[in-house]
Amino acid sequence: MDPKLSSLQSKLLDAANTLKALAHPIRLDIVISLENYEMNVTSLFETLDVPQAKLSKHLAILHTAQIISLRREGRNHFYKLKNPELANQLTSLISDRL
Amino acid sequence: MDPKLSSLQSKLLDAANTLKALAHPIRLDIVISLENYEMNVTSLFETLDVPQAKLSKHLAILHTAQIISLRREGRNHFYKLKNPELANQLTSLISDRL
DNA sequence: ACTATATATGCTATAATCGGCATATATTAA
DNA sequence: TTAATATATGCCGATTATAGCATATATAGT
Repeated sequence: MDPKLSSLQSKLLDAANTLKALAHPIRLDIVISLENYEMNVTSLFETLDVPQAKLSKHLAILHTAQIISLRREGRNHFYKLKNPELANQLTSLISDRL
Repeated sequence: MDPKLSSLQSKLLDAANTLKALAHPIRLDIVISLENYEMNVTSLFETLDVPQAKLSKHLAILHTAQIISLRREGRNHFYKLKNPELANQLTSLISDRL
């Protein structure tokens, strides 16, 4: 929010922050898991084999970065990709390493 | 190189490292600048308005991550994208923030 | 109200990232 | 060989990221 930042610079910052949110193996695994379905935390927990607190924190990071959205239903929290194309775009971006 | 890592996990790690290398505004600016042409460090320096040492370090990060390649010609170091589609893929990935 | 279940948050220690400044290395020119 | 140019590296301090563990919150069931 520094007014001295040019529009380009602030866009680069935003983009870098988005990428930073994706740049973690667990978070990539989450995004890939959400490619087709929304999932609640317990399902993700069982799928990914990651301690629950850790998973929650990574979900929070993706959510804050607006990469996933949350739908609460009772005590379940269902997450899904905000942009369903993201998983594909990601895959094509890093295809050689995936 | 931990043998206990599954193949998927090591791929996720690689992919995350690639993304991490991209996840910085200066490095994104470099990648975008290299979209069409190779450039030497001085040209980048003038284009990007970033202190030389800082630029060198960011170039080293992109180079280590195998995102850019280096061609030395005398005292000039020319960098270019290893995968010329990268800039486009990046743009489509983060289009809403760019 | 009490318990169990689902999920999130706080604390702390460690590690990774980044910037600035100085300096080193390599190449070319004089 | 000395100087200038192009680029890279080392060190340091400040900030940020991450994991583990414990605990909190919210909801549902009894």
